[in-house]
Amino acid sequence: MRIVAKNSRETARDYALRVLKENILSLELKPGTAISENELSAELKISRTPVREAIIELAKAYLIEIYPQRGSFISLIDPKMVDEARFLRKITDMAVIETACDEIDEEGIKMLEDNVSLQEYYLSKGMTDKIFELDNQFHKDIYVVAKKDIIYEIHSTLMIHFDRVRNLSVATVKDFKVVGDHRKMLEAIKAKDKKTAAELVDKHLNRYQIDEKEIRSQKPEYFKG
Amino acid sequence: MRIVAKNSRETARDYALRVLKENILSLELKPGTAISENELSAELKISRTPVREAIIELAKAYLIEIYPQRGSFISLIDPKMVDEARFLRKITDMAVIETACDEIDEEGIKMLEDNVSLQEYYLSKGMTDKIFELDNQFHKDIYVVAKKDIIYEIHSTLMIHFDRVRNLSVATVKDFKVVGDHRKMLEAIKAKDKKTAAELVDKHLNRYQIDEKEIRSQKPEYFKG
DNA sequence: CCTACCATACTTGTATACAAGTATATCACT
DNA sequence: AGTGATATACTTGTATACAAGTATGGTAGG
Repeated sequence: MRIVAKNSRETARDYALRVLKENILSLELKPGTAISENELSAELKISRTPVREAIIELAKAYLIEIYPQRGSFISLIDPKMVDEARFLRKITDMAVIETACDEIDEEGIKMLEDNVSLQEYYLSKGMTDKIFELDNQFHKDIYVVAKKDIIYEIHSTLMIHFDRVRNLSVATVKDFKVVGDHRKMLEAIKAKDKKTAAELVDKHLNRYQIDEKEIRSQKPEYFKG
Repeated sequence: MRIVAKNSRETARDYALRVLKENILSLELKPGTAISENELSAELKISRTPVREAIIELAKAYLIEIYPQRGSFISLIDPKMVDEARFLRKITDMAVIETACDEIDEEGIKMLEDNVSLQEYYLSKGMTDKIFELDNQFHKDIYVVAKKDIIYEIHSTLMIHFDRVRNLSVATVKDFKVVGDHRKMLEAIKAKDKKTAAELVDKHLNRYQIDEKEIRSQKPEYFKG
């Protein structure tokens, strides 16, 4: 478990939540691992209460399973869960980018343009590690343009199911065709071309098609069922 | 605030959550009302801890706003929030019913058929109050058939935003055309006719089109902005 | 009368104590 | 050796105590 320092502004609960999310997403906390409220509170140097509140929240997103009086465990990778997260992401991203085509304005174009330009810059300089967070921000910005930012927030925790499997995939998409995808999406939005925009999202998400059987054969103990 | 008895099986936290949800949905707890962890724990005859945990969960769904050291309040009706919930429900319901057309089997048909038949029975007998929960169950069953029940769970709390506005609407849909809608949806699913099924969902949800201006003029103090 | 201060009674955030249930290891007995 | 009872050390669920910040109302002073 990777422990980072507590930000002085955030509450103890938010701190515990942040640390847990990061470790689950990065698979530093392996699926199936037992986590104890007491142990974690000692590691984070905060009391059980905020730790417990964070664990409960993650249990609501099915990322942790709580068995009363027995223990809490990082959820095993559940193919059904991953599939539902993927499904939800796809249909929502597609509908939202269509709405963004209707709602886009000068300010929105500038926001998206600045982001994509920066991605292209980093790509040209080979600083590909910078692109990861810009990628996430780009998708979030599209939700903001479409005035659907609450939906983004609500779904973000759930998408960890999808993203941690991507992280587990040996052949992570490293060719950064994604930057080209983002440029095309932006141009489609600017042209208010809903159909093309939605198709681009569909194609984009298909890049992250994962080979469950392959991953499962390598780490069967991470999987449910 | 309407207090019901605690089910002996449920935990104190689930109890608090259930009571709060019901009261928010029914508008027994009016938007803007202050709720105190201490006061509520006294009313429910449980301690602050489970009450607090329930409040935190509802705050994550934007149904309660917590202002540290100042108080917690039932969220005002936020048109943007309602719009996002409505948007999410529409796109998800449409995509899920299409998936249901692919995944439907004998067992699923029986489940849906039993439900709709019962709705039709109650309608013919004028026992319309029974239809409300069958309606909810029907929609949930479609998610189950499509193997998307987690998405239903995740979204259910969020849909309270949408549903409480419906409850506030003076002209609640009482004509129960909805039963006919359900029958048509079932037939479309049985025929694996995705296009028709999705169109029916779209039309169905449009029945609940609410006149925000009308409601706002009657209860302006319930609204945000 | 008006203003500034301050005690007070709230609020939520965090820490800790206790309750109740579970798994395990040990030890006695067959 | 094998089996079963039991003590023990965990677990999460709940209750309570304390910390820190905020709003309010009363009061003293101008």
